[in-house]
Formats: sequence, structure tokens, C-alpha cells
Amino acid sequence: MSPPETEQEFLARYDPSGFEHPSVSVDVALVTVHDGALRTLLIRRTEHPFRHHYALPGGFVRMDEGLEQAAERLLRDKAGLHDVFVEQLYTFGAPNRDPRTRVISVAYFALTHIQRLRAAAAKRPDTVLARISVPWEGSADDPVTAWLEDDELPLAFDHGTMLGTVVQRLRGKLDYSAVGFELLPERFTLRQLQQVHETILHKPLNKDSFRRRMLATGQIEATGEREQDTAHRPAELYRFLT
Amino acid sequence: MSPPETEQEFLARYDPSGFEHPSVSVDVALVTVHDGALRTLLIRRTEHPFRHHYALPGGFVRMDEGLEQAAERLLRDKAGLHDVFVEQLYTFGAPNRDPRTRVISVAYFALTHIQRLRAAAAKRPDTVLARISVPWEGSADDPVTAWLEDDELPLAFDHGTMLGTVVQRLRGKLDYSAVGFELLPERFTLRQLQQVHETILHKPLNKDSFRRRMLATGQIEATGEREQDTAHRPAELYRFLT
DNA sequence: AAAATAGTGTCTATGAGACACTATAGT
DNA sequence: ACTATAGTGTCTCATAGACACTATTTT
Repeated sequence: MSPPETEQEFLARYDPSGFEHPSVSVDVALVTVHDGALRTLLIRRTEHPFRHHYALPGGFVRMDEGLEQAAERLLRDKAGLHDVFVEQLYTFGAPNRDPRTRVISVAYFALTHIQRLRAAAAKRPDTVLARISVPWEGSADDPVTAWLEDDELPLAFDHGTMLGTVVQRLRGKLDYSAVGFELLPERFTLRQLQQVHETILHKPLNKDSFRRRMLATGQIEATGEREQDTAHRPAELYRFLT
Repeated sequence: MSPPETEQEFLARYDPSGFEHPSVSVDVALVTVHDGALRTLLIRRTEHPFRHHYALPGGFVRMDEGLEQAAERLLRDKAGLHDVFVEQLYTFGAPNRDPRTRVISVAYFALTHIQRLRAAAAKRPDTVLARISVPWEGSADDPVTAWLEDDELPLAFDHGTMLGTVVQRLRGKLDYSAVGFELLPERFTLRQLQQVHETILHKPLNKDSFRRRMLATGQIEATGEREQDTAHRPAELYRFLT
């Protein structure tokens, strides 16, 4: 009987091509809140499949990069953005979700404020900043729809479902995490923060207790500065800590 | 200039082997709570890599099955269990997490009660039912350790991190979801349910308000039956609704 | 002055924790 | 009778909502 194989010997002998592999992609839902609606950056596809449909920025994972790293690369290459909040969302792997071949997609979501997202979308002619419409109440797992003014944009692949999952995740994390602050510029008023929360949760919130709750978290700090050019009393600007 | 290609023509021409693909596996953390500790089913590896280490039940995703479907197949084949609660956990894709080749693992977690898990482990000589020890407080993203009596079991790959992520997920979902009930048999006492919660959260809970809170959810129903063979007043047995 | 929103103080309703008490099984 | 845990009633405290009121800006 031959001596037992060492791990080095085993690895040298290992051949990963023995069976068929799926493709793995990363798609990034780049989302913000503005003017009472969730908005996301979509790319108009010029190639099959789903030609002339709209897709999240995405691409295949390279063999030598991590998943979050791939998400950040795609944000840079396809949306021209860096240093934004990124978090893994869910992995979508239905066998027929891509008509080309088996593609498993690890979806991420990224958050910024409207100014950065608008600037990013304006630089690329093939991108649009679409409004997300949420056609369900509660916590269904159904897809959302994307709109540009009054036109519905057809979404490629299962990207409507991915965006629906983002909405659910944002609603779930709003209370106990800092996602609300990621959707606003560095300095913001409490009213702006409340509008972000109200838009995500899709319900009005009590002004007084919202204010109390936010200040009680210790996560924000008054800057002493005030809003400019308001048609009424200017609110104090706050800053998110850490 | 040639006429534009149709989607059918494009798909017929599409060749997925144009670039290197990673492998995709599914690993399932099969977890229960018993006797004041989280427990999980681990498989002792007899092959490289990580020979003689302990691993979650796992395997490669087949080209024609969905991800959750793969998780259920692995639970059946490697643990002999079917019809258990299964939910996607997180996707782990560090380029070097598997020494053989690039393997992206979609991790799931599954929940049952101790009796089913003990029976499943007893049937397979290569499995153990390990106790999980959580060496951090709060919500760190660090790995946990696995123990059999007083012996620490070395964990394969990043499976200690996966189990740590399960602990965090359970802690997060306990309050607003039904995961607590999935860890108990069909009929259970409120004391048992409280012990499950206390074990997951790793802190004592107030008996009175726990009882009130659970009954107020409307998710459980008194059966009229009572515990048997107790050395004290027997508690009423409750049942989880839907 | 009028309009509009910012920001504060106080009352009330609700839910959790604390605690005392009663109930019911085995030994 | 004793012990141990089940289960109930009540008080208190913390927090959210409701509401009234004052403050500060532009027009």
C-alpha cells in the first residue's frame, strides 16, 4: 500500500475542470433617496440578451478578486463612483435567470446621496437615474418597477426582484443601523433625515419623537451651522459621527 | 452592413467557456439549541484539503438546480434530513478561501430541534453534533469555535466564520421572526422557548415580560396539554401557529 | 405683519421590568 | 408538609405619540 498523500501532493494533482462550472456575476443596486422616492442608477443595454432593457451595473467576477472587491470595481468602471457604502444583499441563482447560460449573481447594494448619484449618471450617456415604485405593502418578495418620468423602464434579468430585495433590506435596517445617513450628504437637517426615513418606510413619522430618537442615539452631532436660502426659518445642520 | 442579430441568433452563438469560471458550492449550517448552547452538525473530512478537520455539510452546485434546492439536496444526502427550515445566509468568496481553486460558497442555515438533529447525527458515523462557543460579545464578525465535550474541533475552510454569521443572524431575527419556534419540537413550553431565546442572545430574559410578549404576538396557541414526568408543576404545552 | 418651518415642553398611552402572590405537580 | 416551577396581578419606569407653544427666517 502506498503512503498517504500529503496535502501538497493532493493540491498539485487537483484539476478543477473535471465538471462544468456556472458563471458568477456581481450586480450592484446603487440607490439613493430623493424627493419622496427611492432612485437607482440603471444602464441601458445595447447587447443581447435583454437588449434595450435596463440593468443594474454588473459584470463577471474575476478569478483573483473578492466579491465586495468586484462590486467596488464595477461601481468604479460602470458608474464612476468610489468610496461609497457597499453591502452584500443576496445571491440569486435560479437556473434560468440568464438565458445565455447558468449565471449565479451575487447582488450588492450601494448607497450615496442624490448629488453624487446625479453627477455620476450625467457623465455616462447610457445610464439613467430611475425612480423606483414599490407596488406592494408590508414585506412581500415581489419585484419593484423603475420609472423615468411617466415611462416604465423594462428591467433586465431578475433585476426588479433585486431592487425589491434592496427595499426590504433598507426597511429592515433603518431602525438599528446607519443606512439612513449614507443616503444624505455630510451635513443634513433633521427634517431631511426624517424624509429619508419616511420615503423608505413609506409612511409618515411623528416629528417630535423622530427628532428625540435620532438625537438620543448619539450618532449625530449639531454643527452649529444652518441651512441657507430657505423661505422660512433655517434648520440646524447635523453631522453623522464616525 | 449586416442586419441586426436577433436574440435567438445571439444565444445560439454564445459560448460560456470564453473565460475561466470559479466553482460554486453551497454549505449548510444545520443548527439547533439544546441545554444552554447552540449545536451544529459537522462532518469529519477524510480527504484533502483540511483532512481530519470538521466541515459543514456542503457540495458543489449542479448546473440545473437552484441554490436553495442544492441546500436541500445536501441536507438530504449528507444529513438525512428533509423539510427543515432553510434560509440563505451569506456568500463567501475570498479568492483564497479554498486552497484547491477559486470556490465561491453560498452559505445557508437550517434549523431543527435537538431530537431530529441528534437522530440524524447518530445515523452517520462521520458526523458529530458539536457545541458552538461564541467568543465575542455584541455583534463582531469573528469566527466561533466548535467543541465536543472538552475538545475543540478544528474547522475546515472559513466554516467557523460561517457559523459566526449564523449566530449573528439568529440574534438579529429572533425578535421579529419565527426562528425561535423552528428550534423546538411541535409542542413546547414557554420556559423552553425562553431558554432558546436566552441561549441565542446569551443573556437572561425577564420571565413575565417574555411570556406576555410571546402570547401577545398571537403566533402561539395553548394546546390544553401539559408536560409529563416533571418533578414540579407541569407547564402547559403550546404550539406554533402556521 | 404674514407665512412657513424649526425647535421645546408637557401630558398621555403603551410596553417592559420588578416583585409579590397563588397554583399545582412530585417526593 | 416541602420543594420547585407554572402562571397571574399590579406597580413603576422608559419611550413614543399627541399637542400646544415659542422661535426665527423670508416675503
